[in-house]
Amino acid sequence: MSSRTALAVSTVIFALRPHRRTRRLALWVPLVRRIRDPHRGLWALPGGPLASDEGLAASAARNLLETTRLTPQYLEQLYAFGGPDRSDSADERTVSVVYWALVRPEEADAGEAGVNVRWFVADELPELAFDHSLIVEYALWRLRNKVEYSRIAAAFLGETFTLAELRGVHEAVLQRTLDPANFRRQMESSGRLVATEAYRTGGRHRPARLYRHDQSIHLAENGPLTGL
Amino acid sequence: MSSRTALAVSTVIFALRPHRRTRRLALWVPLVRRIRDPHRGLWALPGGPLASDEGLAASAARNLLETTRLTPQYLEQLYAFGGPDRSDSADERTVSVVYWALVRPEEADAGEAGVNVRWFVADELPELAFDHSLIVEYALWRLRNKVEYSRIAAAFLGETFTLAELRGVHEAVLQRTLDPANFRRQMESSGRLVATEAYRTGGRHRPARLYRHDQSIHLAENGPLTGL
DNA sequence: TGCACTTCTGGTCAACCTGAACCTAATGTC
DNA sequence: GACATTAGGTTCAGGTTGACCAGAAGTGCA
Repeated sequence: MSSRTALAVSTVIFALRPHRRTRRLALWVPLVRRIRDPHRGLWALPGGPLASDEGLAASAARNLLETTRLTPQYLEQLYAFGGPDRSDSADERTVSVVYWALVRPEEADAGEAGVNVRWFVADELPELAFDHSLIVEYALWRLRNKVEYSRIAAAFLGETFTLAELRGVHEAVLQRTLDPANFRRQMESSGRLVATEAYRTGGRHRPARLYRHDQSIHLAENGPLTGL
Repeated sequence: MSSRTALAVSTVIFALRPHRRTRRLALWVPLVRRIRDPHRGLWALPGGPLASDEGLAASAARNLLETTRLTPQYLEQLYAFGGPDRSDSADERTVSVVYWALVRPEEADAGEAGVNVRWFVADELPELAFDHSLIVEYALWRLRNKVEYSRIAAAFLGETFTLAELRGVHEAVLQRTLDPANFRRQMESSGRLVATEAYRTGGRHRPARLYRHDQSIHLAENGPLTGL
C-alpha cells in the first residue's frame, strides 16, 4: 500500500545474423546480465530508469546506445507493463514502458563489446529475469505480424538489396520459406520498391537486380502517431 | 532537470449511439471538464494517478467506473505517452498510460450522471487539454483498424443481434455503407458467428435471424498478451 | 383478402489475389 | 561448350471481393 512506483524503459533489440549451428539467418537479441538482486545473475532486457528530461523513445534509444553501442534503424513502443506483482523489491513496484528496435547486422557486430552483454538467438533464450520472457515473446509476435504488412524488413538491410536478400529477411522472421516468384510478384505490386539500374554480381548465377525502398513511405504505418 | 515524473492512467471510452442531428449511429466519447490549472475549463480524458497496489488495466477500469459509472465490455492498452513537453506544470512531467474501452449504449445512458462529465460525438470534439486530441485520434484509428479483423464490434451489442445490427456497428465505426449480402457472406464464413433459432420480428419486413458470437473466440487477438 | 413495401437471404458474375508449378535468362565453373 | 545455379517471368486452379439480382417473409393499408 505504501509502495512507491518507479518508471523504467526497456528495449527488445532484434538483429538478423546467421545461426551458429545452422548458418541460416535468425533473429538475435542482446541481453544484459543482472548484477544485483532480485534475479541476480539472470539475463534481462537492457533498460533503465527514465531520465527526467527525456522522452520515452529517447530514453529507449539512449539506453540501447549505452548498453550495446547501437543506434536503431527502427524503434517503436511495444507495451507498458505494470502489474502490481512484477516488483523489483517488496516496497517498490516498477512500471516498464518497453520498446522494440531493429538494427543492422554490421551494427550488431560492432556492439559485441559490452562485458555483461551477450547476444542470444531469439527462440533459444535462457531463463530471463522478471516477466522479460513474456515481453520478448510479445515483441516477436509483433515483429512477425508487422513484417507482413509494412516494410520494416528494410531496417535489417542496407540502402540497396536484391529481392533474394529481402526474401531472406522475411523467411528468417516468419520462419518459413517463401516462393521466390510469388514473393517477387507481391513486392513489385506493393509499390514500396524502386528498381535501380545496378546488379549484384559475383554469384555463380545470373546477376540479381538491386532495389531500394521508396523513402517517401514510412517504415510502418502507425496512423496519427506516425511522427512520434 | 530536477523535475519529478508522475504516472497517470487515462481511458478513451467509446459508445455507439444515434447522432443528435442525423439520427445515424455514431461513436461517442465521455470527457471530463478540468477544474484546475493547467487547462482549467477544457475537456479532458477521464483518468487519474495509478494507485500503488493496482495494475494498469485495473486502474483504467476503476477510473472508468468512478467517472462514468460504466464497466467496459472491452478494455485494451492504447499507448504510453511520455514526451517531456506534456507536463502538468513546470516542475512535474506526467507519463500517461492510456487505455481504450468499448461500452454498450444502455450502459452509456446510465452513465450520464456525472456533473462534470459530458458525452461528445467522437469526430466533433471541442479543443481538448494537453495532447488528448491526438490520443483520441489514435484511439479512433486503432478501433477502425481492429473492427475489420477482430470481433470487437460485439462489445457494442447485446448477447444476440441480427446481421443488420452488427453491420450497423461496422458501418458506424468505419463511416461507410456495407453491402448487406456481402457482409453476411463474410460474417458467415468467418466462423465467429453462431446462428440461433430466434428471430427479431416487429419490423415492417421479413424477420431477421438472431446470431450470437462464439464465446470461445477472444474479442481481439493480442498474441502472447491475450491473458493480460 | 390481396397488394404495396421493406428488408432478409441466397445466388450469380467478373475482377482480383494466392499458391503452385513450370519455363527461360544469364552468370560462373569445369 | 556443357552444366549447375539462381534470377526473372508466365500460367493455371482455387479462393475471395465487390456489384448486382431475385425470391422470401414479414407489416401496413386498401
